[in-house]
Amino acid sequence: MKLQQLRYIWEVAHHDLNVSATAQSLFTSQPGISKQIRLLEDELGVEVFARSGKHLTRITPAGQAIIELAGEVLRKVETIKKVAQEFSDEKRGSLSIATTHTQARYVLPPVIQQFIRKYPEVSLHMKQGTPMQIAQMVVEGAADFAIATEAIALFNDLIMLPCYRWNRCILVPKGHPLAQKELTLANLAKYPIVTYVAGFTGRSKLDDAFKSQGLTPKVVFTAADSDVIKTYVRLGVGVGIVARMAVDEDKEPDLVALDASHLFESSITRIGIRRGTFMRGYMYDFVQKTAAHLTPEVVDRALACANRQEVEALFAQQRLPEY
Amino acid sequence: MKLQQLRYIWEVAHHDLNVSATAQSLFTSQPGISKQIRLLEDELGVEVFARSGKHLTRITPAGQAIIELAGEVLRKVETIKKVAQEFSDEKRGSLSIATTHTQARYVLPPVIQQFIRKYPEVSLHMKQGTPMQIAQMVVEGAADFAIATEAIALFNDLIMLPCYRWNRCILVPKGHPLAQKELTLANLAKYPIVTYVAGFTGRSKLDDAFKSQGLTPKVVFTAADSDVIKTYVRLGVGVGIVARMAVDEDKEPDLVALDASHLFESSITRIGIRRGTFMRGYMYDFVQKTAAHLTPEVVDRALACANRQEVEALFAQQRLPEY
DNA sequence: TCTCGTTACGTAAGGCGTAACGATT
DNA sequence: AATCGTTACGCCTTACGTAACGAGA
Repeated sequence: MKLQQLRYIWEVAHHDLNVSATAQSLFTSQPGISKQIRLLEDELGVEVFARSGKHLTRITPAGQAIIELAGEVLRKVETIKKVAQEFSDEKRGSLSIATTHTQARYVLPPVIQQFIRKYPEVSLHMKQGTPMQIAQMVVEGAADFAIATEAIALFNDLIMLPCYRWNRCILVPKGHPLAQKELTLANLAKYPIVTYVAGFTGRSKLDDAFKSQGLTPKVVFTAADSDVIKTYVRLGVGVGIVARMAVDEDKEPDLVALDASHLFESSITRIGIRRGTFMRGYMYDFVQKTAAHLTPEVVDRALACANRQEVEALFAQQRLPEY
Repeated sequence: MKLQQLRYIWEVAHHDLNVSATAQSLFTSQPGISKQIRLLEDELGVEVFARSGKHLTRITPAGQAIIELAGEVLRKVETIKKVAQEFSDEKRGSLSIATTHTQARYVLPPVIQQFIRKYPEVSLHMKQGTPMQIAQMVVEGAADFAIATEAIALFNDLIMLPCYRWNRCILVPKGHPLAQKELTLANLAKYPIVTYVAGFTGRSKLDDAFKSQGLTPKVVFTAADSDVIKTYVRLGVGVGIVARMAVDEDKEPDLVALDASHLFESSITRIGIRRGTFMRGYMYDFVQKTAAHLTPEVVDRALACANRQEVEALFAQQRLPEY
């Protein structure tokens, strides 16, 4: 059994069982992969993939289990490399952060600026996606950190560290009648709403708030990022509801931001780390720069937790910074 | 990075850093191992072993971490093989049981007899050692099961499943004065004692019992196995204290066994399984044959436990068979 | 002097790429 | 007809064994 063989079956399984495509993405030849898979199957005495004629159609039950284990092996091998690098040169390496637009655009810039100044030799990768996608990336080892507000509780292998609380604000064009009235959910529900799509940036809390008062807001437009929402607010499509940290009134003189922290429950943004990840020195540093209370000791303790409840308990007393 | 390279560093670390000896035990050449280790170190950019001149003197801190991870990788690779075999042929495979003399000689024979009848294609290996050694074997993946009474709580990665309770009996030559008197610890302490060495077969409970009454028995001879103890009792060296299941009065007409369950707290014999072990069908079967209450479901639940406390809780209500 | 790891070198295995083939959709 | 996996073949890397070397104990 060779590590590459494990890599190949894992990659093929994650490329829709298309060996050609897998070969391309790995910069190697298709027959090479085919052959190695065959050899592995021979050695193990089990088919990993079911074939109909010359197409891989699905993963066998045995293959399912084997591919999962292969993934674990490969991740451990990556850990070995990371450990070695940590000992050989603690200032070099790479860090891959998967996050959503709101974090990437409004929260992380100062953190990242500090980080690259302190660790110029660490190559930093930023991957964007839906909260669901970025969580998946971290689970699969394609990214080190997931930073997001939603889709948190779905993966058992993700340890979620709370970073900060944030509230929402209402965004209207200057002179909009809402700016004069008392700001209530009932008033708000009278206007068409522009906000985040479901599954993004605390959208669920927003829905909950209206629902608890028996209101059904007219959501006329949704987007995955705050900038797009602002644009449509400017066009008069509706009233925007966005994260407060996404608004800098100085830079948007044509818009008025109304604090809505009394209308909606605050949300918590978290950093998700895969259980069992080897944390390099600069990784601890990045986490702490993002949320000062997440010291290396705290992170270690959280990563040692067996389940979500333990992690929650760890942070139950924690006061988080609030935006 | 190659799997063999990981295997080599792991094996060398477990052969007192002697590359030549390692090569012999792996049936390969010494320069081959040397070179592969060098290549791995080059690739990782860290020395795994510290050298003084041409001798490997110790493991570097980096090496320590890397070797540990390598062990995990190798065990997972073994699991892949096991999984594959389970799917290809659930009646073939191998099972390695590490246990102490008392279990091997008096308790396991009927279990093993049944087992080999049902699974003639499974090659069965029996390894003997001290409780400490057998636990170590299982932790390192050199054996699948550890079966013993002592040295249980030392390894966090061992899941210990209680099998049965057992009591002790006093063994004296026919006509010995103890057989007439009332059997108390105080009376017992008047005679020289022959029993198990420390760390074996519930010896600790025995010491505790005397100590709690302020008695200090004269232990004149200790052995690791019951047969040796019997021999010395016959020679008149002293009074034997052995596990009751190690005595069959029909077969030892010259000895008298006095029940001592009222003198010493009963001990529990357990099966130890490494956390994360892939359990093959016949492995579940072996466990259940050893202790009927340890069904596959129970074993699975225990293996999923995060720590010793959870396992204990799982069996807190369990009534165990008693010998 | 003996043990043990490193270096040097030759051989043989095996991974990988190109090209041709055959089957499926 | 196009896509995709398999087979065939040749090159070239590389793992491994033997032999010689050199450094510690």
